[in-house]
Amino acid sequence: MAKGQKVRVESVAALVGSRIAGFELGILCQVFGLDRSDDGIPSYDFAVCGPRPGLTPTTSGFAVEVTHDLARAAEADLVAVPAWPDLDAPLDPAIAAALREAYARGAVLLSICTGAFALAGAGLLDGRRATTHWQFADRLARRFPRVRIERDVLYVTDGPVLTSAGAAAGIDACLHLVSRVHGSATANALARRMVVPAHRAGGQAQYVEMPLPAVPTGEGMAEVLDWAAEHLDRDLPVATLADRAGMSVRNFARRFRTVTGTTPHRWLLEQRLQRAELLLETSDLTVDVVAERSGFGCADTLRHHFARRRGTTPHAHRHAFHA
DNA sequence: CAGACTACCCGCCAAG
DNA sequence: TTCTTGGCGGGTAGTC
Repeated sequence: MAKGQKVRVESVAALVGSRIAGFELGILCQVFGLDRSDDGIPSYDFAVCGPRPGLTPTTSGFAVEVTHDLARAAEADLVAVPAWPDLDAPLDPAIAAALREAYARGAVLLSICTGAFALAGAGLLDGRRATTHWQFADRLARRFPRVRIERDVLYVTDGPVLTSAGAAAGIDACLHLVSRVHGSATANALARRMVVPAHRAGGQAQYVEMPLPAVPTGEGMAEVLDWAAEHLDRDLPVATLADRAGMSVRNFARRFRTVTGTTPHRWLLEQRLQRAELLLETSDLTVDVVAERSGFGCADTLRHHFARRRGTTPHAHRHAFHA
């Protein structure tokens, strides 16, 4: 899943083991398993598969009927592993083979929470950057020393492999994936339908910093962020933002980091990139005008940041995602 | 793509 | 004493 390139995902397989984590599987069902074509959101050919189809217990006392076997995973465009039950047991060779076959065929692989243990067990995370639930990161590191584990992120993409942190971070990862497949306008529409924020904490698309345990946001800070997001086309030096928040520049920068996990300038840049992406996808404005309206003075600057943060060009993004 | 100019931002330290 | 705030220096990154 190269940065900025459009990814093709039509069939989706959720791969489960001997016990199912209801919430994590539910995330995949919400994102990929519902028909939302009435909202213009694409549908997927979605199935739950595992090594032994049939009634499979969840970790919450009820059971789920798994309808497909591993062949379904081997042929899907996206194979998603929603948490994994056996963190220390060796991975079932049949599951490892199905995952590797999907990978070799060019499928996208996604893990939520401890699902990373299955991908790692299949050897697909060797040498790759990856993440998992913070509680299990050390365990993953011990069992699979070749995995380059990123802590304090919501999700990580490395090539065609997308791993996400605990539980709800899977939603962020799925929305990111949808934006790579269908563009951010579709991902935003889906986020609205699911009533979740489209982008958490102003992180970068492929490397989102963990929003620190919600520090009770200084009222002033939240207002300034909202105001800035509505005036991205203006010049917004940090001094102006600090002034609106009634703080010194130094203190504003410090508080900004504890609240958002990033710096004012980087946050602004990401907001502006997202605005530019949306304008490119949903309008026919010239790249110059898009640059102006999203707060990049000129098209050159927009191109510069598109290349740096998205690995592509504004024109290519429009070509891939324009309705 | 290079180069000059500017803004950012983070460690450090002092003051409240 | 500990915690928060604010100013400064200067390496880094953005802008044109």
